[in-house]
Amino acid sequence: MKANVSIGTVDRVIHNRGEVSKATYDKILNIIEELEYKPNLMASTLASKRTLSFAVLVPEPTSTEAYWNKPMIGIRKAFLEVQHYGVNINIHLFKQSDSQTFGKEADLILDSNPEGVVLAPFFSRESIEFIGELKKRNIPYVFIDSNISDSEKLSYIGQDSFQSGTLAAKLLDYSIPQNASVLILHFAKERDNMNHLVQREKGFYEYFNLTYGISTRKLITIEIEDPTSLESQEKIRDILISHPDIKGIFVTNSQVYYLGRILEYYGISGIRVIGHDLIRENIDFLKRGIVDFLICQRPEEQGYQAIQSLFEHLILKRKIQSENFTSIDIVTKENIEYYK
Amino acid sequence: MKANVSIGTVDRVIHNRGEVSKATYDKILNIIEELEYKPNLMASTLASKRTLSFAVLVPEPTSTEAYWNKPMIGIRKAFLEVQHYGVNINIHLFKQSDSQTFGKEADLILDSNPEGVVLAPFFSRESIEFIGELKKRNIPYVFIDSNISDSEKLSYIGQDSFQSGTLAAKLLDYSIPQNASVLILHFAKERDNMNHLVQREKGFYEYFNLTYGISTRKLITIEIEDPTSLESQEKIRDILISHPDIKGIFVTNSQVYYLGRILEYYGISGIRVIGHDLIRENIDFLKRGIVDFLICQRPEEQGYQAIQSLFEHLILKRKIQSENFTSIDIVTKENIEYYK
DNA sequence: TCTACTTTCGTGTCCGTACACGGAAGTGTA
DNA sequence: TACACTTCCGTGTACGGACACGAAAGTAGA
Repeated sequence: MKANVSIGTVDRVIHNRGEVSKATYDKILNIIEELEYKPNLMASTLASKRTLSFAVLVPEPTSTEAYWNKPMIGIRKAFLEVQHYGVNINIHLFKQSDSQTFGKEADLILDSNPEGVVLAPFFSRESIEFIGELKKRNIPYVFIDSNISDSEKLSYIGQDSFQSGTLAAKLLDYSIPQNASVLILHFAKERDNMNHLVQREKGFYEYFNLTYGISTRKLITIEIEDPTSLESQEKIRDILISHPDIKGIFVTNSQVYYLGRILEYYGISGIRVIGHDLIRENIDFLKRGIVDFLICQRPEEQGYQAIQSLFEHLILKRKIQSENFTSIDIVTKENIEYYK
Repeated sequence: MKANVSIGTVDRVIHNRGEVSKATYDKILNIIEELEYKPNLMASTLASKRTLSFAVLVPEPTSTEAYWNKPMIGIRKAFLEVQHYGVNINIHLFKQSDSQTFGKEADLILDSNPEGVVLAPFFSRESIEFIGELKKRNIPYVFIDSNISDSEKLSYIGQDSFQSGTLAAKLLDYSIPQNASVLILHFAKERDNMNHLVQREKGFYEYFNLTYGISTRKLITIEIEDPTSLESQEKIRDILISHPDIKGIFVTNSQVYYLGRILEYYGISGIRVIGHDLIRENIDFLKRGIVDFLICQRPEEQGYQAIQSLFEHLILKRKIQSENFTSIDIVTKENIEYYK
């Protein structure tokens, strides 16, 4: 019964991890490995009735069709898989328009003292403060959607915005004649969390610089504060009319549907349009051929992976990749059915 | 202790499922539901030491970089997740060039009498015979990669080839001038399992028919038996030289790298090239800009989902979707890093 | 060396279900 | 009615590890 004794010992030592020196702990782990002893996950979770709780801090979806519903779907799926292991998930939502709500929810999370946190670090200052406290308490956290690079995160799960910009540029470049111009459109309402958009734009320009050297193709950039105003709509129309050489439009954020409405309303056609994100309004214009391409991340997968990362780290004790870029999908009318 | 008694009863009845009428079984399930009794998955798998075995029947990878290594990666990943539940997986490989090896391995699988099967129904006749026997024995089976539509499969996991053809057509159509022609290239070595390729081609033509009506754009189709022969290579070169209006080439199977070699060797450029599948040779030409687009399925994900489907069906008793199309990805130099 | 206190270590119970087992009840036959 | 045989059903043990508990050993101070 030697094995039994060893296991018993190991069990307790690991359990009292904090009271044992690093060296001793490592030695014991070696012994375990030599004995090829692998604890039975089922028995282990059955016996220990400890429950873990994960907290999620993401923006409140602004409607039932809004972007932030999607990560939630993935989070839910992950939850269904890990709940058997005694994992609970608490969702905390903040308003994108109000950084105070972020701070308030962050405090609530700290009060509940979870074993792991998933957050979208939307507001830089508040996020840094929050993860500082998490670090102090040794609570692992995973970034989703956007990143704070020099932090001790467990993992970042999201997109490489720069590359997504480069990709958009290539598609547009391929899709229009050699001598045509390109319009870059910022619908700059979501002022916060702009890092994404800046990176995308950089990537977009970079493509043309690398491909043609500077300024063979004419790129026109405009910024629209409020895409719903008549003024803005007419501004866009006027530019397109006065620049008939514009054959491609790149909308830097997810609101390409505003452009779709304008193009449709004024009956402007023959322009390739590329936008971002599979939200319902965009899908509509994509299917009707007014928008040609949507560059997408995989928000469900991001949500799923975020929870999985915490789970694998805390329960399975696996190594987690600290940067986890999800794929940059090109969605068209032809393949949209297979992107949920 | 009423609950205990009920549970004990239910336990045995479900266990002896075969000996109970459908009506009784359903009634009992209702009772369970009313009592909101959910068996504890952990305790259940711990107590029952029964092990399930799944068999996998797929083509042998022809090299370490070949396509069929990829589903294996997904299968392995799924295995790591489900092995705790007592699931074993046996891999059986057949030669794509020899339908007898398929039959032989199928027989071996039947001998081992597994609880579930994943197969690529590469050879129609042999596959139908095999699944006939599986059906007789009530062993659920999942198709991967290609489908046999009027069979009682648990699920099909793979691509919609027709749509992938349509998508390729769109990309090529967008990428070349209005008056340019398109070359469709069949490297017709893999004679079996051609259904995929036929569907792709159909989809490809369909796009142009729908978009332009018949024959506005000139489409030229040729078939190359042996892409490695000098003769074939010169044939392709001659066509491209004698048809300078060809500005786009569509290769229907995964062997676009043969075309890449020819284009490179003869120094032909200025043509958009689109092919299929993320195999190493193709990736090479994609990165160097000789191939512009690769249309891909997600072979790892297919392997993963195939095992997961069996697992969810047999252990979690979940409903499984009988058709499960994986996404049709467009991969370019710009986003390839994020497709593994 | 003795007492009081701390740390180490082995034992026993429990987690929630599966399944074997054996007694009880039911079925059929002489 | 008695006997043999099948089906039904409740009970007990096992699965493998977690953790509480208490005994044993170790440590320190008087």
